Formats: sequence, C-alpha cells, structure tokens
Amino acid sequence: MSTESTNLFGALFEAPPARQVVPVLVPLPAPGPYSYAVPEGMHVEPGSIIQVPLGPRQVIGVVWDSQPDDKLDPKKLRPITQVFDCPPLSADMRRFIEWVAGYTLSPPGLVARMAIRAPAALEPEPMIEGIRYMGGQPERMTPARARVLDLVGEEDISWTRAGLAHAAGVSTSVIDGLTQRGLFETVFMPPPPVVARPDPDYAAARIEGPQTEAAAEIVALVRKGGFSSSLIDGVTGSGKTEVYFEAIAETLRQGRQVLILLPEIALTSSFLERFQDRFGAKPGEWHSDLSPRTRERVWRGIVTGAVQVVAGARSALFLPFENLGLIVVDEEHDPAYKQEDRVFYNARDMAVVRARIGDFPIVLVSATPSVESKVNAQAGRYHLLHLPTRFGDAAMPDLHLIDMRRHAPQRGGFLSPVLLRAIGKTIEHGHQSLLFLNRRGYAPLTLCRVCGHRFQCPQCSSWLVEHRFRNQIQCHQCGYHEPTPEACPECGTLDHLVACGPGVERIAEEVEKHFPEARTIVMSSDLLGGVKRLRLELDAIARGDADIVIGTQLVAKGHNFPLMTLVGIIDADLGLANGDPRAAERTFQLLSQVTGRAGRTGLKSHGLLQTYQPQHPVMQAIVSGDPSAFYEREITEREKAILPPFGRLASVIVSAEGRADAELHARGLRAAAPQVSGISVLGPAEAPLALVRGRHRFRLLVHGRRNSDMQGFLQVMMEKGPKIRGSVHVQIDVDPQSFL
DNA sequence: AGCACGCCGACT
DNA sequence: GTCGGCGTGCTC
Repeated sequence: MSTESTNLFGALFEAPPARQVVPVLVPLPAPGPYSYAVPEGMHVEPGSIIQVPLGPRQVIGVVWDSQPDDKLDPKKLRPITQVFDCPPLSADMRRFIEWVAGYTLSPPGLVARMAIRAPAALEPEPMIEGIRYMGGQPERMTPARARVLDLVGEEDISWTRAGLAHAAGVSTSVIDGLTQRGLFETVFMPPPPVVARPDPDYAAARIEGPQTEAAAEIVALVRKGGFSSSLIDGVTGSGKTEVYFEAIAETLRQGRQVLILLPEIALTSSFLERFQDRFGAKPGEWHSDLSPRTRERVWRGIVTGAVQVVAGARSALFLPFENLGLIVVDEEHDPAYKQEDRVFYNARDMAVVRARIGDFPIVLVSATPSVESKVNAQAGRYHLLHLPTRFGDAAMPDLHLIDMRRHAPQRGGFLSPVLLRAIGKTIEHGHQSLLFLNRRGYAPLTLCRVCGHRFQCPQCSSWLVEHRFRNQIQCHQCGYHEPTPEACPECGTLDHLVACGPGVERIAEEVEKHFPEARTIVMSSDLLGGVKRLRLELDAIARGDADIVIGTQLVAKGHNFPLMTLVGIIDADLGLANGDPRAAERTFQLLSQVTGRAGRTGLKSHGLLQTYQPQHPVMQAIVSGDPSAFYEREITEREKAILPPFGRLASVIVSAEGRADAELHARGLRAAAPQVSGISVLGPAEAPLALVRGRHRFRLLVHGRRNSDMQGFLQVMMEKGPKIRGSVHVQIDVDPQSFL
C-alpha cells in the first residue's frame, strides 16, 4: 500500500502503484507459465523458487523469463505466497528446461517440476544444537568428567552432545552435568554435510596401457574446458571406470561439480565403494528410494555446491547444480535411461544437451554402445576412446557357439550335451557355472494335451506363464495371475496339462536331474523374499556357495563372481525376432554383458551359446569379439528407419484385434496426420503366427522430420486419441546436438 | 498433475 | 434411499 498519497486529491492524480506481474511455471501440464502478482516488498527474479496459490492448494513454482501475457483478466491474478530461501535456477538451467520441454513436446511446468522435486529442501536446513567448552573446572572431578575435559581442552570447537559423549566414552548425563555447572554453553552450528568432500588425489590412478592414453585424452578435454562429448567404448573389465574417474578428479581439481548417471540397478554399494577407494569419500546418491530426509539434504548440498559429486539415476539429470562441470553417463546404452511417463525423455541424450548448454564436457561410457552413439562417434561428433582389452589379471572368456541343429538336446530337455559336459567339468574344477535364459517361470506356454486349450490372459490375451515355485500361472504383460489349475478349464481332464518350451525353473529341473549333487540356485525377479533376499543370494554366490546359477537378465549386471568360469546361454536367439527394431542391438548388449560375467579374476573361462542361427550377425559378433560388422549392419538398418532424415520417432501403443486391425489403425492415422513421413506397425512376436491372432498391443512407429511435424501429429492424437486406445509418446533416439 | 463436479450401479 | 465408480473441466 502506498504511503505517499496522503490526500484524496493526490490519490486521484497519482498513477496507482504498478503491480509487478511475473510469469511462473507451475507443476501443471499447461502450455506455458501462469501470471502472478508480486506482493509489495517481495523480491523475485527469473529462476526464483516460490510458492503460489493454485486453485485450492499451494504449489511450488519457478519465476520464468518470458513476458506475461497482458490479455489476462487482472482480477484473476493472485499473489505469490512466499519466496524460498534458496538460490534461483540459473539461466542455463532455465534454458535447459525450456529446451527439454520443446524437444520432448512436454509442458515446461512438468519439466521444471523435476528440478525442484525435493519437498521441504527449499528452506535451509535448521542449525543443530551443540555445546562449546567455556573453560573452568568442576568442583568435583570424576574420571568420566576428566575424560570429557581432556578431549575438549585441546581445541576450541563445537560438539554435539551425543558426539562428545561418544568420543569421550561417557554417557550424555556427564555432559549435561557439566553444562549445568556452566562449563559448556549451548551454541548453534550448521548441520554436517551429507557426504564428505571427495579428494581428487586421495589414491593414485589405477590405470595402465591403453587406459593411460584414454585417461590422458579425456583429462586434456576437461582441462581445456568448454563443451566436448566423448564415448568410452571398452569391454567389461577394461577399466572404463578408472578412466572416467580421472576425468572426475580433474574436474574436482577445478572446483566444479560432477554428475555420474547410472542405470538405477548399477547404483550399488560396490560402485560407491570403488568411488570411495579412489576419492576417499562416497559420492552423493540420488535415486528413487532415498529417504525424504536424505533427499532433502542431498538436494540442498547440490544446490549450494556442498555436494561435489552425485551418482544418480536418470532423474538426477534435472538437479539444479550450483557449478556443474562434468557429466558421465555410465552404461550409456541402457534402456533404463528412457523415462516413459509424464515427460518422455532419454536422460543420456538430454545429458548431452545439458553439457552443451552448460559448456562443459560429457563422457558416455559403455561396453556395448548404443547404435546411435556409435553413429555419433563415427560421424566425429563424439571423441571415441576405445579400450580393447581387459585390465589387470581379468581374462576374456573363450566364446563358442553351439549349433543346436547338430548338438540337439535329449528328448524333453533343452541343454545340449556339449553344454552339459562343460558344466560337469566346471564342477570337477570346483568352479561355478552360470546358465542364462531370459525367461521367467517354468514354461512360456501351457496347453491341454486332450483338447488343445491354451492358457491365455483374460485381460490382455498373452499366454499365461506357469510358475511352479509360486504355484501360479501369470501374465507377464499385465501382471494378472491365478493359482495353477489341476484340471483343464475347457474339457475338465485332470493331469493332462503340458508345458511348452523352457523357462529358468524348467532348466533348474533339468540341471538337477543331471547334477543331483550340485548346489543349484535360480535367480529371477520372482525370487521370493524381495530385494533383500536377492542381495543375500548374490553375496552367497560370490562367496562360492553355489555350483550352478540359473538366471534371467537379473544376473547380467554388476556383480562379480570370482569363481564363475562357465557361462552357458540357453536360448541365445531369444529376443532376436520379437518385432522390436532394437531386437538385434538389445540381444547383442545383453549377451555381451552375460558372457562378461565370466573370467573377471583371471581364471580361464568359457562361454557357450546355444543357437539355431549360428550365422546370425549378432552371434558372429559375440563370438568373434569384433562387433564392428554387426554395428555397421545395424547402422544401415537403423538409418532406413530412425536416424536422420527421419530425425524423430514417436510411438503409439494400440490395442488391436490382430495385425490387420492394427494396420487399419495405422492407415487411419496416416490419413489424419499427413505431415509425418511414415507410420509403421510393429507386432508382438512374429515367430509363432498363432500369437498374432486375438487382441494384442501393437506399437505404431511414427516418423517425423521436424518437431513441428510431431507437434501436428500430437494434435491429431489429442483429437483421435481416445478412439485409439493406448498411449502416445515421443521417443528421442537421435543426436540431440544437431537440434541445439 | 490434482481436485471438484457430475451422472449411473450395488449396498450400509 | 446413499456410497462410489471414473469421465470432463479448471487452475494465473
């Protein structure tokens, strides 16, 4: 309220105090910012994190840069409630949010929300209460009191009550007693940092040979400063981590922050310990199951610069770092980097954009780079750092294909005699075998031998998979399950249900038949007992408490099993023909990871891959250890479909009655959205033709050359969407740099 | 995204 | 006669 206009005359002729209006991004799927009034005496600037009323509730928003639109009824304007006491989002961060919103066709408010999603962290952490020694002696000295005074006499520092009691080996009542007698005063001190400061020179770099050159190259890029993008391509165990640790060390020496992105699953204690061994402290962690309290403290530390290094899952990319100077994307090819709800983005690609906007280096790392990163490296957009050999005493396993047409398993079995012999030998040596089959349960299909009835999901029509351990039949598509019936629901015949094809449980049965003495364990996501049990089992395996491990893709990542000298892949062809345009690439990546589990401590190790297609480029690439021919082929294939000029790819899931029906949907969309350059249909597994009958989820791939084309397509989907059941999302599969 | 309003089936 | 399903609409 103006205090100047003291009389009516003045009030009539003075301009009314100009109400400041600012645009604010609110966490809504609105196309742009909303306008709010700034109350008298409040200071805000672009990037300020504020609280505003929105309908009946209070939400967190960010003051934005764009001009507020003046067509808005001023009466609708509501005032900002409060400004949080934390640094505003930087101009770079705001530009990044705008860019991601534009590129992924998402509402900017929802993108901004990802940056400030740390509920109560917006106010500084309250000071904690501590005590400080003021000098003097108590009238009565006791041994406990002496120990305390001994400790505090040395330095003039503040202690927490509990901390001092613990350090002196006394109970807190001793401290309280001394405080009462006036020897200590109460002080307030800042809370301790969430993580200690990492020291770039804590331990020497553990690199040699090709690692040294790669590290030198990447350190030089960091030292030079400015944007650069590199791809470290090296087999499992080749020392990739050690190489990028040197880039991190150099960034820390410059006093800038580092973000290490990892697929959630790779964010294990073993990674954190490795980091600690090199830098003397753990990095800050950021992932979905942090406690709210820790989340707030880490967020605060990142914003203020107190946390130097963050190891986080994809959502960490949107953290508002105070002074970010390097991003590392480990396991660059991992599909977990793709978020497919609300805002659809690939964190790896958006990370490149963030580095470019922030003008600092980014390093992508993988043993099996994605095809698009290979293309970018070939095109010279990424520096390629190739680490061809294993590091230290870790030897590459000897890989062979087993042609299943020539070495067929026994009737009713799935393990080739060649593989069975190898398992036997491995047991004799006292080593471990890993049998990999990426299929949960007992059998993928169950039918009645009498009437031919097949168990099908009542909700989504895929086959129900029998799980003998749980005595259930489950749908792996939608999660539907029911107890395994004893009789055929169609004809009522008892005991005539027959399992078709293998799952890990069935392989375990076969293994136990051949090696009844061996200690066998099945590792799959439906292991009873959850993540805790899983950890225990993995530790037990690492200690050597199992002879044969039978697992799904769960065993592909992370863990080191020192005694694992044989890896057998049961159905290496599985997944090659499932209609996914990335089928070959994914299979290559998965099988490379699994075979990489062997031989990591130098023991001579073997990998045997059972296949019906030994000539397939993926199989050849895996055994030869030279994936270049395979990548060349994939690049050519992908260029036809995904890579520029078809720069952008959306995909729509439709539920359709068979392929013909799905094609009909596609035709309708083509007619309705002529601006997109192509719409193709991908089905469920093509191999067993029977699968394509019945109601299924099909994926329509939509290509567009420009963002505006995709925008137009989305418009069409908004109108027709409800008629086409399913979801629409935009995938970003190509070089985001070219869009900057 | 939340949250209210609003119109049709199975129950205190 | 109500409780509750989620379809549509709005938030500066």
